Amino acid sequence: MSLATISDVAKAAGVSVKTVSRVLNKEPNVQASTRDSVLKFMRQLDYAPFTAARTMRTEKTGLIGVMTRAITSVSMIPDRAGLPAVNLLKGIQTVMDQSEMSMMVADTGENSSNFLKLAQTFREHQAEGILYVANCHQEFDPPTAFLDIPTVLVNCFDKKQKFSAVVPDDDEGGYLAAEAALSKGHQRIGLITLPENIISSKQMKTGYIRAHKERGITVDRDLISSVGDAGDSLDEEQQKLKKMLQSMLSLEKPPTAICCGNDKMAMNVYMQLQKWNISIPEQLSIIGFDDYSLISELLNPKLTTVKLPYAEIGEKAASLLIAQIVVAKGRNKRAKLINQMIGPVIWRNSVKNFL
Amino acid sequence: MSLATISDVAKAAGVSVKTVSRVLNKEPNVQASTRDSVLKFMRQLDYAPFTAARTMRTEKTGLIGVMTRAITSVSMIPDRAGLPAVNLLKGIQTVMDQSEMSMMVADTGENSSNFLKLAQTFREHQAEGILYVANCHQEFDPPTAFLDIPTVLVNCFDKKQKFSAVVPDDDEGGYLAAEAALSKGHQRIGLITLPENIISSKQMKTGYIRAHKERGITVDRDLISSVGDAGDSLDEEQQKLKKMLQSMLSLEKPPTAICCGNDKMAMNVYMQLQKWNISIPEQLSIIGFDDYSLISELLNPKLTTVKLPYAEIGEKAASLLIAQIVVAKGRNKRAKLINQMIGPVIWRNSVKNFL
DNA sequence: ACTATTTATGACAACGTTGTCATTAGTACA
DNA sequence: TGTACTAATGACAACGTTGTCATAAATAGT
Repeated sequence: MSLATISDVAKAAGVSVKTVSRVLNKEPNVQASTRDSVLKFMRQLDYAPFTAARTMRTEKTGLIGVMTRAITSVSMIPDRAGLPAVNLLKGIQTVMDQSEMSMMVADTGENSSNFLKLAQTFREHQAEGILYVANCHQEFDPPTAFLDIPTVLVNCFDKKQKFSAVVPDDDEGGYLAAEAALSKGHQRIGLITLPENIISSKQMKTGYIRAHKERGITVDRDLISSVGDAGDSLDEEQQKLKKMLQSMLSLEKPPTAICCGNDKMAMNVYMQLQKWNISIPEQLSIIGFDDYSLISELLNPKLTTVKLPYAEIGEKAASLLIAQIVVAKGRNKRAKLINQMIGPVIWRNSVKNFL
Repeated sequence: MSLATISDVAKAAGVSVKTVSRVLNKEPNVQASTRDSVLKFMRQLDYAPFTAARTMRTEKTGLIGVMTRAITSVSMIPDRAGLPAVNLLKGIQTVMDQSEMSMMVADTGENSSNFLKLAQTFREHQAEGILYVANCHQEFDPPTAFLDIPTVLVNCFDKKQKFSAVVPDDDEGGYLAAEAALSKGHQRIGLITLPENIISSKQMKTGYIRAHKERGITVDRDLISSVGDAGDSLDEEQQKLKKMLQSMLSLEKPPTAICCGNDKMAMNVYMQLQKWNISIPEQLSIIGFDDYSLISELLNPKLTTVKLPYAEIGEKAASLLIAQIVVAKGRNKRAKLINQMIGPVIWRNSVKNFL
């Protein structure tokens, strides 16, 4: 039982509680001999500071609230980008460790509307900051209550840019994906994105087009497409993908490479091509998006893909939050900005070199 | 700013702080009219209780410490069973929500020895209980410090059974996997487990043998094997698997079905068989282990596999912990026991029916 | 109508820690 | 030797809440 308090230690060491407190907080102006003695008795009594009491005076808890859907969504297969999102948590965890902060993790579950309830919990526990982690790149406008507490958005952004945010740079990602093929001499490159209404799809397309323009290669609209709707089942999705591939490959000038909206889709494409006995990369090159290693490393041939640096995004977001918390003490204001991160391309064996 | 305190509310409502406290804690003996008035002013002042202060009196924090490696290990591909382990967290999350408890999640990272430091953090924050979540079924003996706080082991167990634990029933799992084939008329069934030194491998083998004995079918040792060592790279592992399959399939009486140590291995087997143009399930049936849906649903044909009910295991563990916390208040003792959970078999399309 | 019980409320202390201020002793400078 | 400063320590209040006890008012039982 953790019964020893600061005053137990003080009594044992024959000093005042305040002196023990000073030792605890590494304050100056404590004689070395006193400090040593106090530390000795702390160990002896197996003393542990009592955060709650400390919090009452200092308003500091060392707690960061992390709001996410990544955990719940892990097993939901139709979920578009949910799986790698756990890596965001990994990045966050890393920074928290270094900053001696603890994470309170709350999952919003299926209906993301209970984040209000969660925010309330965080508030009651006096979380010093909040990270809102979306499970796929999207817009998200937090309720104004969030403005009271330093908050950083991860994998999402708010329209009014009242909050700092860290998101993947899907535009640059689309550029890199296209360049991965272009730089190896491909001239006709297909793009199959996730559903069109998803942000990453739009941005990837823009980047893909930009890459073509930069090289003076005309973009053929027949080579750009998207697959799946929110309501589609897995089978429907696969059927649609099949048709799409069929029509793309039966074009007069079929593509020699295809960029996929994510690695999971790339896996589906692999499956389909295997059925048709089309060999990768000899007959068709495939470029993924995510670098979800379970897929990219296990597919045969291994998948060349644009890395979505989730861990790094998480780290960046956590660092920003910590910085904000420090600044908040001084009541300074700070420019909110959206940080974008992407890449690099992870070269494996699914892209043929024509040069 | 969360400035309103209980006494602000009291002042506004013209009652004593204690009365407000009573309303807050839903204590009896408060007049309905008083209660309503107090609640009104609470809302008006946007009052939120201050957990730290409450904790000082009650020693209750509503905090559960969750120690895990699941987050860090998510992206490490050679990690044997790390991926589905996030589902354990999902189950835990569900129960925590219902019990109005909040999770403090701490990742032990690569070197699992810093759980001592984490335990200290939990102690300082007065976590009411600890869940230690291992990322694969294994033995784990927590330091004695854990005995001070209600603790439940998840996906692992301690030798001396001082702690309650919830683990997968890999023995029964091996039984179910074998039965999945046996019940469809298969007579010669291969078993390729994960490395032999892993608990699940030993147990699966036992269950596999038991299933054969129950049906009076002799077990052929040539059909039992394992793949991979701790130090193996992914490529080495795949090479070994290839050789193993080769020798198994070139037996005088080759197997008609193969049970795999997990779904990831099943995926590797699929890849290999595709190269050899051996069709599943017509020429060879495959049974997985885990039901890691990203794999089992996406493979073609979809994988029949023994479900490892991670979410349910997490739920069970969390429920046990909550129960222990309640009991701990009464200082009662409680039998510690190991709970085992498994299954069911998820039937998909990778097993041929000979009947 | 007088006690015994219940109901509704409040006054006050206590939880463990740190911030503020006071005190003492020691040191530097004239 | 006195004055001004610094270093080392302690006494005490305060943080927001709830537990304990006291009190007043209402109700029930004779």
